[in-house]
Amino acid sequence: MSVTIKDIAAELGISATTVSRSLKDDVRITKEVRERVKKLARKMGYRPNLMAKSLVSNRTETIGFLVDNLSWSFFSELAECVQNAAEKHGYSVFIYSSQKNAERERAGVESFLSRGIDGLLIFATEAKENEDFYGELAEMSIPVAYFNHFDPMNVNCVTTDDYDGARKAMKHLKELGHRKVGYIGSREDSSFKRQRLAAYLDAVADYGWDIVPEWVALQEDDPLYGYRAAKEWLSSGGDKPSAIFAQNDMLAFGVCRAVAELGLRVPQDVSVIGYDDLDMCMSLHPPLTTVKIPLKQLAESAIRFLVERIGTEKSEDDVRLKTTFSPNLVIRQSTARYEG
Amino acid sequence: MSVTIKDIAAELGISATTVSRSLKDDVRITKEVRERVKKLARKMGYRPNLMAKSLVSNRTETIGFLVDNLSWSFFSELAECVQNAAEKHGYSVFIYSSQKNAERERAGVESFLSRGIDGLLIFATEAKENEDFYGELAEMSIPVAYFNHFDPMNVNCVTTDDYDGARKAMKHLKELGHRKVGYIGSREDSSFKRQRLAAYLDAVADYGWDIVPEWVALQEDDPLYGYRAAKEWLSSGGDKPSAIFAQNDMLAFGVCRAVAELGLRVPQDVSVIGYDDLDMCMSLHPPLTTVKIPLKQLAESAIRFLVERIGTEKSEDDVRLKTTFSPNLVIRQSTARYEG
DNA sequence: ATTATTTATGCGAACGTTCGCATAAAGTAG
DNA sequence: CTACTTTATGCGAACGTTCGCATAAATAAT
Repeated sequence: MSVTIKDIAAELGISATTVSRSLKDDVRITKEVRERVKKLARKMGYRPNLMAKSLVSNRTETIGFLVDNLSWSFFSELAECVQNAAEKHGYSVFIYSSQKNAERERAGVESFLSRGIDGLLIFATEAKENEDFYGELAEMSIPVAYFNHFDPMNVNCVTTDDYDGARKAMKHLKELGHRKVGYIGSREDSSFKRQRLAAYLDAVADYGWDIVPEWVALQEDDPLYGYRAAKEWLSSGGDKPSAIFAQNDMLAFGVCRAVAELGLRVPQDVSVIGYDDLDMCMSLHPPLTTVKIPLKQLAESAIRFLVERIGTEKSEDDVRLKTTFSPNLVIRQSTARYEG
Repeated sequence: MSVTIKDIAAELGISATTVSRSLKDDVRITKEVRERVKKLARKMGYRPNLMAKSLVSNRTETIGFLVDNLSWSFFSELAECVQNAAEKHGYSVFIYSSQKNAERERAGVESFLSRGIDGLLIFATEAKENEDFYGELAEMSIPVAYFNHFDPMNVNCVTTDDYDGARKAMKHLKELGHRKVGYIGSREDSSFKRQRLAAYLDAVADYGWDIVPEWVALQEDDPLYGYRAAKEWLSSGGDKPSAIFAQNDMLAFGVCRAVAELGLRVPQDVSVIGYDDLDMCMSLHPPLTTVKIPLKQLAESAIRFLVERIGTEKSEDDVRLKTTFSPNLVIRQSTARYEG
């Protein structure tokens, strides 16, 4: 099968220990021997067996990353950032997609744990039934960090201030003169949704915008619900919103589609704001005004935390991580002054 | 630290062997004992150590998946399919993003090999400098499959017939009366690009379309090059293409953006066809006509192959895998009859 | 020359499993 | 009641590393 340290040792007539030490450039071994070993190892195609190494060291140099659904751009962009950040510290990333399923979420974590990952990074479903599970996880010796806003829970979080981000979007609309603003989001309860919706509702109240209950559309999780909700609003006979704030960019794209299909234009007839700032925002028409989630910073911050915690004994006076970035509004071409 | 089989054995006053066997419901152990062991294991929070298991069994129940760039929708959608397919057979997937870098590609495979993955699934960069590397990989005892069209090489491939797919797109344009068709693709040389471009060039020749050398735009890999190329063509004073075939959907979105920015409409003024059929095609305006890559079938076929090969001794008369799916054109609303 | 110190290497256990083989206990046949 | 089979469990090695401790050889100090 594959070449082991023993094969090299046998070939050279030395002990496995010496080979092991030579390969990691241990000064106790003469330079001469070290070179010979490394040369032969290369020649024989030696590849260290990480499982054997892990068994004794209790380290895998791997971080488990649990996401909602890898096929969604937001998560895959984040995953790429996580992988890059981890790599800088010499860690690999094992990604698992829970598909927003609470049971799979637990199964994924179990799998990670069995694999002996050194740290855990979670974008949680926030399913009610998993709350105890998140709690148990926090008690474990392995470091865990969440990208969620788990305020009341005793867990480590790295997030953006979504209330602030959404508020910036609302302020932008106010400054453009909008007073008829709709909100499209997911029905599912999550910390993200709560913050973004709260900022919208507060803005409606604070700025004295028109209050139209139907202009808050919370639908099932479906890539097309932004499209459908916007189409309904805009094709109705009555009063129509002049601006629409979508809970994420994909929803906003759907809104843009609805606007275009009705022969209207973004932003002249309807302003649209998204949330996330996906890479493709720049490739679409019109380039979307959106709240930028700083994926790179989030990933690096979370990974740095995990890497620092890994290997340090867990103690009572460990500070809880609570890093919050303030997101920026990226103004592009999907928002314009309201001439009403 | 964590609970081991020995802890359970000690607690129950039996041997580790019996515990191990009880946990896998070995009939040699009395039902009574098995139950007691399983109950205690649950109570103690026992989690099997997959590294230890792998060391002896030489199996990790893991498949390594190497992609170009996980943050691109095409790859993340494919990755999700791969994970689902693998899971059906009890395998996990370790994803590594090479970022289209030949060196990282090799490093990724090395990392997989060190981790002892059971099978390897590769979306290769096709870098010239890695050709030897792909060859060596094929010689190894571990099963490997590619999503690339590696025709001349002695490797296992699961692909779609991209010539056929692109040809279907071209036929559609011809039937709509187009004669002025542009092609936008990546400059980088790859089997995918070659097939799609060849189908376009053949169509131009076979159908007697206008031959305008500038209408083949091969640019650097940049999410915005579809936009830029289309903008240049359409804003020039001279003859303009009535239809544009983009090598992938993201490029096609950029084309649509360029059309819209110039005050023109898709499909009334310019027809646009993409390739891939990303999920978001339905969320954008206009819903894109595109060639659908059957990701689910590709993933399932590749995984099935790997799973079957895993554990069977490699032999000379192993048939080489060469599965090719014929992709379908999905006609949506970005293509229309040419009234020229 | 003897002892102490340094330097270079090796032995053997350990990590948490699995698995072949042995053993002990119980059951069946003569 | 001996011999033979079946059933239930345990022993110990193995997987490929690493690491503490020992040993042997070489050098330095007395």
